Amino acid sequence: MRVNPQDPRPHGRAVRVQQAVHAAVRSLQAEHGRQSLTVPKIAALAGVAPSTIYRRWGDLNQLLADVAVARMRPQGPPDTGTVRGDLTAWAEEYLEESASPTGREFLRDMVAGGADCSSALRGGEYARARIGIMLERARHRGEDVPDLEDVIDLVLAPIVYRILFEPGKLPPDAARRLTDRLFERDA
Amino acid sequence: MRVNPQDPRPHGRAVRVQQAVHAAVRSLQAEHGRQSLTVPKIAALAGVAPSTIYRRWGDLNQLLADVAVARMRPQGPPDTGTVRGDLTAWAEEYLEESASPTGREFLRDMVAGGADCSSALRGGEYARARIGIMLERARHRGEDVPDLEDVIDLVLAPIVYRILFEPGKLPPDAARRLTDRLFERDA
DNA sequence: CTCCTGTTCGCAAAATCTTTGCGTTTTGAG
DNA sequence: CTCAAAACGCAAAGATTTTGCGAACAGGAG
Repeated sequence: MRVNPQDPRPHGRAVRVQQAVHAAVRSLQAEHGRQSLTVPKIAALAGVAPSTIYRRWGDLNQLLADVAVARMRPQGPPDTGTVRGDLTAWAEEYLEESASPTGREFLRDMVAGGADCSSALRGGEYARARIGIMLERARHRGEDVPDLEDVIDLVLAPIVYRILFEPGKLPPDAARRLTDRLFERDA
Repeated sequence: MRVNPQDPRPHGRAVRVQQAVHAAVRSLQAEHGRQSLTVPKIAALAGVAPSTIYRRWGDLNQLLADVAVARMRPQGPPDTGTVRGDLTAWAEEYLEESASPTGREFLRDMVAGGADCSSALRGGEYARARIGIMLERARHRGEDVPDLEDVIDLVLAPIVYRILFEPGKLPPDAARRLTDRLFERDA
């Protein structure tokens, strides 16, 4: 569980601890379920003391929320040439990733983590930023782009709501259907 | 913490325990925050053994989810004479109740409770059923009513999403704006 | 380079919470 | 009424969470 020596980021102890703990969470979560996911086990695998995790993250929920948010960061939004294509591709990808039991757990963790909602807030910010990038790019191309708030209300919100509150009732073409609605309104 | 002797429901011990525990949760949750909300404290106030709570509900999250779902049951949907009026009134009421820190906690609890998502499922079912009642009533009056799925996607989902992921960014007229959009689409 | 200061961490004891076995009480059906 | 199944309380055992304290570390000033 050592950090990569060629990691370009500063080699602070704090960074090493965070990376080790995140990696341990992902490893344990993938191997066994979440039922048997406890702070002491994570600490043991990460090579840190349990008290370190408690002091840094507060409790298991907030740690899981932090991991879930970190997981949604890496990918950049798709670039198909048109807003409609971008948004459709993004919605399909987002739905496919989040509709799985694993993806649903991450959404749940983000919502459940922290009394100050900081994790859910950051998750919302990431999604909003990614949509904003697609819209801004299209705007620079001279396209007529839908409103950011409308994309959130008409596409993102229904996907998230149905994953959280009506799992299993998501038809496979839901992403396309929702995105289509966004554009038929503009016509 | 005694049960009402005129309660029409059967006087099972199971019922008394459930009522006492739910009442204890609500009381402690209102008085102190949720940080200091633990199973032993709830059990002590409810006059039951902690092991009873663990055996019946599993853990604190599932108990809180159960209380949150039970809380959303009582009120019947409004009846203003038109679908549009009903839906607008319901959306405004729902948003007002859920946008408060307390209401947000209940939504969070519902999502966070249980690995089998049963609480979130029941919560979704309740909301769906209440909307269905309003639509059905209007249909019997001969009105042209919107589709149930559209109401969920266009009104309920955005409200819930923004409460969970973007708290504080909810304009006071959000409920009306969302409901209006539902009907301007039909025109 | 050395020192200084605030922060983070590990350790281990203490406190608290969770699980489990077993006997008792309650429930609901026959 | 009688009986089998289920729910509960109690208490011990096990696991997790909290906390005090000393040591190690990062960042900056001398």
